Amino acid sequence: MKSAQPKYKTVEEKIEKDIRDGRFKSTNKLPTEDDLIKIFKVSRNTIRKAIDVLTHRGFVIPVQGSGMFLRDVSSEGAINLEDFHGLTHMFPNSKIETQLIEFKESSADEKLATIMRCEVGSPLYYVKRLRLVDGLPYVVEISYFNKEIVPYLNREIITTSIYGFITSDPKKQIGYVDRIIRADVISDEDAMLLGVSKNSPALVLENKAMLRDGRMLDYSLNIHNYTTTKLLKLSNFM
Amino acid sequence: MKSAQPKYKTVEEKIEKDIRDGRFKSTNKLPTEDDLIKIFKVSRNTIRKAIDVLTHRGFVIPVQGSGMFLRDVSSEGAINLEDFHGLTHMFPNSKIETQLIEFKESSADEKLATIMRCEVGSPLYYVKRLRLVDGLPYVVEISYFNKEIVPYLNREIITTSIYGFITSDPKKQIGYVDRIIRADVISDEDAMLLGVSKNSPALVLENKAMLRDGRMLDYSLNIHNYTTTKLLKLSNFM
DNA sequence: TATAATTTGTCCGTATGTATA
DNA sequence: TTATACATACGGACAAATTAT
Repeated sequence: MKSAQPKYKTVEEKIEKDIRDGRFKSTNKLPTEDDLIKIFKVSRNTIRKAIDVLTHRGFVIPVQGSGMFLRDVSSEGAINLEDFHGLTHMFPNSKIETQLIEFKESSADEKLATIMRCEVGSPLYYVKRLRLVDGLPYVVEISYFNKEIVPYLNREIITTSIYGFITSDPKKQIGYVDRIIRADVISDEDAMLLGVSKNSPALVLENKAMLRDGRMLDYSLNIHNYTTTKLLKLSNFM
Repeated sequence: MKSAQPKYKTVEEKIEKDIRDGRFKSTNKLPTEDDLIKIFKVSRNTIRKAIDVLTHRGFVIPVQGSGMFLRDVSSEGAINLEDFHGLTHMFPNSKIETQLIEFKESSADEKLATIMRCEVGSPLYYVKRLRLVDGLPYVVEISYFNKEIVPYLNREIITTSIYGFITSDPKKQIGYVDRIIRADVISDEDAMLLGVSKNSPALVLENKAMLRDGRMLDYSLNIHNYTTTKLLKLSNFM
């Protein structure tokens, strides 16, 4: 492929856009594979690869012998876990603000060293931020970055886009992310930051972002207001 | 295919078993695609399809030019959302018990009719159960079944396996499931059932199970003890 | 540092099976 | 029963990233 991105990706994006634009609303189905082959002038495998991705992301449900149906996701504002790539991506039409609560250099204690698979005493950055969507407190983010991987951070970077800064280095592409989802009692400080009452529940995400070479980039905790944040997990059985 | 299941599924299951048995621990990698082609005597596409599934389920991370690495999932007892198919499947080595709390015939009010996409007044079954793992309360399950789809239920079925009973009918296979994940304040009754203190947080799953023909089989709420249940979401970036 | 070998990623074409309408 | 439409499977070719030479 000489083009910037693979063909199936182009097909996927076009079909996604057509779905979002309501272009298949009358039938509630996609065109058939054979039609899509003619429309995009690519092979059946390429169409199927694009559909596979859209299926995993929750847009369509292919039914053998029948067609590829639109999946009506009445998400009610819930965040699709398959499309969880940062606040700006999740709220493209909202104003995202970041308040820096704490920023310091630190080092790994025994617990953090185990989690981050580094030596005890390894230098780390500690960052605590409050992120607001359209002026309302949305999530408290506590992050630990391995200084061997991220040798430099400053306030400017932290309040704009840490990940954008780091991954601008082609050697520091994110390979995969593990997320643990749980409920907890919110701390008094976080309750104040999010504007909820003391001892409220919180929806907590514990994230480990791994680079393509297997090293852990960061470990972070996202503490959400339980009344506003809901997650959506779409599963297919076939 | 004349065999009971497709080839890629057989390949997938064998590789999963080998991973679980620690057979690739020394290298931390799977055999190469070419090796697997020779081992299983199937085409490259079939190997790649099996690997695709294993990748989505979080077992492996394929890296172009390098190999297919085992993903070390330090799950810490968290439940992988990709493998969320009922308690007996999730805890194969534990004793699962079910206490029936309430069982009655009911009908859809306006809210339920909207959720379940049925007429107001449609007949429903209402089931509330407490499920225990190895003798300890694990989850409170509240379910609404559409009586048009599930015309008959009894105490015997409810305390063993509702889904097993329903899906024994080949016309009632589950097509897909939508899950909303959120935190909430636990109700007093559920706190008592789960043995946690009043006003504790709860990790709540709201599920909609759809049949392959698009009808909604059931709507259910799973209320989990927040200290014992954690969910795991594995994402790949490529 | 440059080149070659290795290994996964993309893409094509074809044939046949299986579920649905 | 027939036609339609997605599912499985095979084989081949070349691209791109990584690793070894």
